[in-house]
Amino acid sequence: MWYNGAVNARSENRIEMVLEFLGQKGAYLILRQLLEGPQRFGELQERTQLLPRTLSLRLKEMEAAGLVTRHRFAEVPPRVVYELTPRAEKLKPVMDALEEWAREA
Amino acid sequence: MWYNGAVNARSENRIEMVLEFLGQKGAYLILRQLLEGPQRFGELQERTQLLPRTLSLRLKEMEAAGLVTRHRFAEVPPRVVYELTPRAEKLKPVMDALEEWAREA
DNA sequence: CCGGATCCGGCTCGATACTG
DNA sequence: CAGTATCGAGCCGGATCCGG
Repeated sequence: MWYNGAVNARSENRIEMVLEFLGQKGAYLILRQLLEGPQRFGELQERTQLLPRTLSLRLKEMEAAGLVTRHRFAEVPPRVVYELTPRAEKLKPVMDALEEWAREA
Repeated sequence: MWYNGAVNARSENRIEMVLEFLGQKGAYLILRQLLEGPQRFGELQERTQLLPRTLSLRLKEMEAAGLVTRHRFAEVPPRVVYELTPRAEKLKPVMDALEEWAREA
């Protein structure tokens, strides 16, 4: 994603690409949810209240960006678990700081 | 802005609104520029390479959000200087941290 | 010099189906 | 369960022209 391609080719440097991604619908919500631990598609859907389409799009982008890994289990019914990469988890303190800023004053 | 209204009414909480704003074209660039100190419209325009329209929109949004103050001088030719509010300057460490994250690995 | 007004193409999102 | 397909609406940004 912000290694090889771009979210939508508007931004040319990494920070702008990250911000552009996080500015999209649901991106922050999904990130926050997954920071609590690995979760299934359905769990994410009901907790974020996102349409499957939107959730699917964001997850795919995050996977391409190296922020999440997707684990597919060949069961019936099928089970898919999404988990943040170590790189993505390093975002936690930054997000905490940003939230703190947003909260105060 | 993210006190009373919304950027475009898509997000309902503050952090999402901030991220939604920062994800827009030029927002981060303008913020970075103004962190260097107060600047005129024309200066911002040539340094960010944004269309006047886009720059004007972002600045207005930032003003409404309490991130910048606008100083108008009744001269000929007119001079307008934009300056970050203390609240906006508190974003610097957060942005630094985010940039650092984006830079590494 | 500092923008505002307008027009318009494209992308994003929402809603509603529909499958492996 | 975990998505994809399709359609349509609406906003965003680019370009150009105009005004105080």
